Amino acid sequence: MSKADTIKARAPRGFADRGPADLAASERMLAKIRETFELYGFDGVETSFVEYTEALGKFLPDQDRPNEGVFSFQDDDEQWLSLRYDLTAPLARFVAENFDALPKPYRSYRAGWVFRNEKPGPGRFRQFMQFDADTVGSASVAADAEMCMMAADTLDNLGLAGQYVIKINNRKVLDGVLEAIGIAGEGQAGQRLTVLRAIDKLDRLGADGVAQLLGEGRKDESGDFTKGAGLSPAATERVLAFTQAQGATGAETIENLRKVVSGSARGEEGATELAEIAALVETSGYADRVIIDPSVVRGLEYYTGPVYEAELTFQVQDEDGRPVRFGSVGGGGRYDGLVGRFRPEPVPATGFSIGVSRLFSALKAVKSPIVSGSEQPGPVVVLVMDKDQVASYQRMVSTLRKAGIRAEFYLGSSGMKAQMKYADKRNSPCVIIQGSNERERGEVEIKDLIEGAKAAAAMGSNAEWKAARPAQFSVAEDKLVDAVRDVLSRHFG
RNA sequence: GCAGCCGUAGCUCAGUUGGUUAGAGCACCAGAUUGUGGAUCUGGGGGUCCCCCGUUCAAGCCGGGGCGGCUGUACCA
Repeated sequence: MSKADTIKARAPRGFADRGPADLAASERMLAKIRETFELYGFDGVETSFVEYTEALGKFLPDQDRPNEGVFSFQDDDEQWLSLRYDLTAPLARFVAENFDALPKPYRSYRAGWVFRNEKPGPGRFRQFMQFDADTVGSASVAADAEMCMMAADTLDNLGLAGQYVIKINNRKVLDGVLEAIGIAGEGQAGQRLTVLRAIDKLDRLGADGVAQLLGEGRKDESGDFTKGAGLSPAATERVLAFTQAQGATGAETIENLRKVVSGSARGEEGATELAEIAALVETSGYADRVIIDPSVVRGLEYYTGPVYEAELTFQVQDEDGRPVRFGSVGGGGRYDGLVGRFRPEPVPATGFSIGVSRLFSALKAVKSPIVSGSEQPGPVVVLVMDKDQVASYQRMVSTLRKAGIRAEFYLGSSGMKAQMKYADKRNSPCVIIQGSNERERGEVEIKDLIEGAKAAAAMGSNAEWKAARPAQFSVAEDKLVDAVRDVLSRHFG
């Protein structure tokens, strides 16, 4: 094929490949999370990647693309299907479908890939993994409090103790504020959403930026203008007061919130729920890590009560020295309406999702031992010295494999030097060499590549390096397994 | 989507007022060493200078359009 006809090999933007080191590291991390979730009594359950589009949201497909932000396609019966964009909506479908058979409350967890057709960026992918736990069928705030405590325990178990905070708020309190400024009406849903999104940007834009978005609008640094919610200065002031209601203690925060929502029954209900959660958190000894923060709103519209967010508090810098913001590595909340869409009766539910990919990046950035532990050693490589002896090399490899040792013989077509380079690149602990000399003596040469590399540092010329044959020794062929085990135990215990 | 910046080898980049055959470092392959991974030296492969149109005797360089990337912003149910 001529060069002009070849296809450019590239992963679609926002999608990433993962190598052996990352795979092993994320396995370790997932195991820690799973351990914690199971300790809390959650059972694993997995749902499919693809759902009927209507099951994922309240939308119905209308055009070629039913919904921006979701990867969708049409089945041969013309029904619209979508790749799941989170694990919560599919779980709601699963619970509704198997409702009669499941114990209530139903407590389950799952890890899996989710897909969003959005603009990717650093730490933002179009395919990423979430680890999710939900309690379906309990309206008790104890279920919400438990989610927050489990989030804290999970991060502790990942070695992040003292480096995060779990923030809680309540949508009902926010509803109370919106009522108070007079935009709770039917026709004002759009405006409410704009207010919600503006508050969500508090950590990034600061109070001034949010005030602009609540009012007329805001111009960003590239000169682009974003239209605001159009609130009056007094209303803007009241919303900001709500986001800044956090006091020195939880009790103080709740007092402040009660003032902001006074007169709204729903707002006061929300404040009471927060007080109950705070009490549970306090008695369980999590009050230092799980705190009430009125600035947390979360973007998803389906939340109906308590919402929570896990945020890392440390800062790291990228290779250019710029600070990296990880922001939220997990979040969740109460979604009492989601399962009910499939059933005649309402079903209360609450859940928490960890953004696995983002948390993984964060753990790597702080060089956590869970993700930066040494890469798995490569296989023992049996060199092919004589092509007509492949059967005997195959036999050695089988012997090693039967002893539980990762091994392979060289399947390429290059000479010995290239085979050594191959073994080096494979991260092999040692190579097995048997040419005619060794074969006549019934022996094999074993070269310890790790030890050899150390010895190399001390040598100057290549002639010296070759003559010394560092870390290389000969054993009888039937002692192959024992000798390789010696080398392995020397380096990996 | 909107705005700003950018696009030369696998990677990071240089390339003069527009001027002959477009370069470097790293990486890769080979040889020095016909049986030894490092280091050193020597050589080699690799380019639609993002694409198209235009200006010009002449375009990697200038102009227009398109595509792609990065950053900000919006969206993220």
